[in-house]
Amino acid sequence: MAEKRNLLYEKQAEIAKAVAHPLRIAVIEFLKDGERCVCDIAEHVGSERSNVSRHLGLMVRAGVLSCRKEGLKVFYTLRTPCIAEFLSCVTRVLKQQVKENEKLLAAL
Amino acid sequence: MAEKRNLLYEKQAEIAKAVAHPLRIAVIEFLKDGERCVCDIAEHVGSERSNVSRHLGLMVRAGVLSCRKEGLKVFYTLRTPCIAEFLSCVTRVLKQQVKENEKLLAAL
DNA sequence: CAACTGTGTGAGTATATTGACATATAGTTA
DNA sequence: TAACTATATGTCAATATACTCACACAGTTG
Repeated sequence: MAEKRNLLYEKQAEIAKAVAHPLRIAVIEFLKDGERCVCDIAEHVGSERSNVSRHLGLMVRAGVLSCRKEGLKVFYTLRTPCIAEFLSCVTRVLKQQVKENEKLLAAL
Repeated sequence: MAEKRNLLYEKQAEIAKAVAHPLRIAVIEFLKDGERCVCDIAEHVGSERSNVSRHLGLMVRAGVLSCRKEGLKVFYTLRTPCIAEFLSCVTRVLKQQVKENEKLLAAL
């Protein structure tokens, strides 16, 4: 029973980890508008193609992205809209933090 | 402009990272029912108290948890319900993955 | 073949995780 | 009050994982 739960937690952590990196978040934001090739993604986030390709592969393996080959290019896209949703959740947490900091500041 | 965006992505990544660990997910699930002391949390997740304490501290710094001292004990709790939502999103992605795997299996 | 796109590899650096132990603080008891 | 116990956190070293860059390689197109 506990074993099963741990397996679940590991899977969940894997997915969360696939999102937990600035560059990968930038990619996810970029892909909200639709599919993009590695080339465009690399230019947009301002990093080496080989590096970006690794991050993309990681997210595909985690089930966050899917890809489609067409000629020379490989187009990546968000696998489900849920991905964009959990960025919204994270942003909500962040906003709450800022709000509390403002309260603290006002009390000084 | 790009600088500001990167700062945002880093902050978001920090929060996502704070969730992206099996033990920490176990803790978050446990705290859904209400606040708990380190002692109880450590027993529930089956790990050393010092280790659990470190993970808890990390989550507090990331803004995911908050804590309250009472006598000998320190009680931790989810800072906002958004955290639980984030996990729900992750779980939805996981379910989608399983569904697609089933389709694949059926096609064999 | 030459140009282009994407992926794989290896080394170097940085960050995360853990266990064992020490420390700090709060309560309890003699 | 002093000694003792319980709870939580901090520190250190060892290990593992993650990240990036530079370059080599593979596949596709003209």
